[in-house]
Amino acid sequence: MARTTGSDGERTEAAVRQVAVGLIARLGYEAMSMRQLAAEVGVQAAALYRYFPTKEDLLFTLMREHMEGLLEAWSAVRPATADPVTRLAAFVENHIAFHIERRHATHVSNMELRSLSHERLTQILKMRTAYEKELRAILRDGAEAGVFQIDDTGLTAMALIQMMTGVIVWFRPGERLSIAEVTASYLSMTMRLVGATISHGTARPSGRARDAVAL
Amino acid sequence: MARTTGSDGERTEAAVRQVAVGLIARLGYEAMSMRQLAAEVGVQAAALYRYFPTKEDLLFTLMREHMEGLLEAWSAVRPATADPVTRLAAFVENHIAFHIERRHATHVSNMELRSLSHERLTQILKMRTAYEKELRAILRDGAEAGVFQIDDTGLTAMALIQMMTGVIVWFRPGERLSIAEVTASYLSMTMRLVGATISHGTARPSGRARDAVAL
DNA sequence: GTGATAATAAAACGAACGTTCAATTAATTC
DNA sequence: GAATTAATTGAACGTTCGTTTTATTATCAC
Repeated sequence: MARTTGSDGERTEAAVRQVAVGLIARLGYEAMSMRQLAAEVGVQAAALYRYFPTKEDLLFTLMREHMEGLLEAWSAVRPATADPVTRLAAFVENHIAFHIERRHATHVSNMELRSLSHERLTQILKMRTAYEKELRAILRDGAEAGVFQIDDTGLTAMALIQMMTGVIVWFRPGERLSIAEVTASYLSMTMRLVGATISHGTARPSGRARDAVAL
Repeated sequence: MARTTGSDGERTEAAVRQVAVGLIARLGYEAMSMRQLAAEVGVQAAALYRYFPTKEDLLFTLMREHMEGLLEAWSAVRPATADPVTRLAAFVENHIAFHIERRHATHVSNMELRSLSHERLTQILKMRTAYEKELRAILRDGAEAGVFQIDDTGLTAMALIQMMTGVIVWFRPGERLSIAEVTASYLSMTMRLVGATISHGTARPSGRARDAVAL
C-alpha cells in the first residue's frame, strides 16, 4: 500500500502517456475512465494525479505535444528551394508519413477538441492554423508563379489537408498497400488536384494542363 | 406531475431527435447527458424513455436514418447515363449538398461510431460501404473507359470522400463562400484529381492530360 | 545507517450518470 | 360522462465518475 519496488516516475509518466493515447483513440476521451487508464498502466488511479493534475491536463498535454511534433517535423524537412512543386511534394510526404506513424495521436488531436477548455482549445487551434498556413503559402506561391492552377487557395488547402489526414481512417499497416505506395498515390493526386505543371517559369496562356506532371 | 396540456407524442419525439443531433454534435455522445437533452426539449428525463429505450438506441436511430437519407438522396439524383464524368459530377454535387445541409447529423454519424454496439456498428458500416461502392463503380468505369486516370480505385474513392466530407469541418453558411461556389470548386478539384478528359470515347495514348476539363 | 524525498496504495468524497417505477393528469373513445 | 389510453412527472436506485486525503514504503544522498 505504498511505493512499489522498481517504481520510477519517468517510466510511469511515459507509460501513462502512451496508454492514454491508445485508450482515448479507441474509446474516446469521455468514455475512458481514469481507473481504466490506471489499470492498463498497472497502477492505482490516484497515482495518475502525481503526473497530471486533472484528466483534461492529460488530454491537453497529449494534444499539444502532438501538434508541436507536427510543426517540428515539417520544420526539419522543409526545403530551402523556392520551387512550389518541390515544396508541395515535401509537405505531402511529410504529412502522410507523420500521420500514418502517429495514427492514434492524430485521432485524439482531431476528435477530442471539444473536451478542451476555451483557452486551451485556442492554443491548439493556433498551432493548427500555423501549420495550415504553411500549405497555403506554398499554394499561393505556386499559383502566382503560374505552376499551379487553383481556384481558391484557402479552400484548396483545407481540401488537401482533409484528404491527406483522412488516410488514417482507412489505412492499416501491413494490408494491401505499403506506406510508400500510399504516399506516391496521394502525391500524384495532389499534384493533379492543384494542376501542377512541369514548366519551371510561367505557364503558357492556353493548354495549361498540357505539361501536367505524370506523378 | 403528469401529462401536460397540449402534449403530443409525435411532436415530442421529433423535438428529441432534433435537439439530440445538435447536442451530440456539439458536446459528443458521451458528454451529453439524458437530463441535459430532456431539459433542452423542455421535458423530464424519464419522458425520453417513452421514445427511445436507451441512450444508445437514440444514437443508433439518428445514425441509421442519416445513412438511409444519404443513400436515398443519391438514388434520387443518380443519372441514368453511362458517362462517368456526368455520374461523377452528380455524385460530387449530391455529396456536398447533402453534407452541408446536414452538418450536425454528419458529424454525429462520423464521430460517434465507437459508441455503438458491435452489431449496430456493422449495420451502419454496411450502409456506408454501399455508398462508397457507388463512387468506386463510377471511378472504375471511368478508368476502364479511359476518361479517368486513376492509380488505385479504392484509394482514390476514399481520398475523394474524405476530401468532400471534410467540407463540414470548415464551411459555415453565410461566410466568405456560397454553397454554389464551394460545390463548383470541389467539382473542379475532383475532376482534376481523377484526371478527367473531355474526350467521350477512349483517351489518346499519350499526352493524356491534354484535354483535361477546365471546370 | 539515517534522514529526506519520490512514488505509490487504499479508502473515501460528493456529484453525476443512465435508467426504472409508481403516481397523475390530458386526451380520446364509446 | 365514464372508461381507456397516451403522455408526463417526481422521486429514487445502484453505479460510476474525477478527484482528494492520508498513510506507507522504496530509493537516494550523505
